[in-house]
Amino acid sequence: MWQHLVRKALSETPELPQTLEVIGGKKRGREDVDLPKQPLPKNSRLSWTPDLDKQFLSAVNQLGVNSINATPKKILKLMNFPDLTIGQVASHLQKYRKYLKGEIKKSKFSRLSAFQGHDEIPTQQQHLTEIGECDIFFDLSELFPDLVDNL
DNA sequence: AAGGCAATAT
DNA sequence: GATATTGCCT
Repeated sequence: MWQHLVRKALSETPELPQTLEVIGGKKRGREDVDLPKQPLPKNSRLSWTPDLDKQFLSAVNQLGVNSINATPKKILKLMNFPDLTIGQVASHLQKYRKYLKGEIKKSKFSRLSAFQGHDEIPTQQQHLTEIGECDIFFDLSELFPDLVDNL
C-alpha cells in the first residue's frame, strides 16, 4: 500500500528526481534519518496516475495511435520515466486500445457526422477529445478499419 | 525479436 | 478493479 503511495507521489511530482526508492528502517530515535535508501519491493504495482497517463497519452499521440507507430518500446522511450517497464507500457497500451474500441462502438456516427457538428451527444469528437488533446480520429480509422467502415 | 490480444493471475 | 503475466498467434 505505502509502496503504491510512494510511486504515486513520485509520479505526481515530475520536477523531483523520480527514483523509485524509499527510506527504510525503524522509526526509533533519529538514527533512521540517514539509513540507506532501499529499492521498493519488486511486487509493488505501478499506479497509472493521471499525470503518468498524460505522459503516456502524449507519447502515443506523438507517435500516432496505430500499432505500427505506437509501439511499447517507442512509447517507453518517449515517456522517459525511470524504472518504467516495457511490459507495463504494453499492458497499459492494450487496455487503452480496448477502451478506444469501446468508444468507437458507442459512437453511432460516421466520420462525416463527427465533423458536421450534429447535436447528438456524446459525439465521437467529444470522446476523442477526452482521450487526448489532439484529433486522432483518422488514426483510429486506420487502427480499426473494420469498426469504422460500417459506421 | 517484437508486438497484439484474450485469458488468466495477482 | 487495476495491473501484471502468460500463451498463442502474426
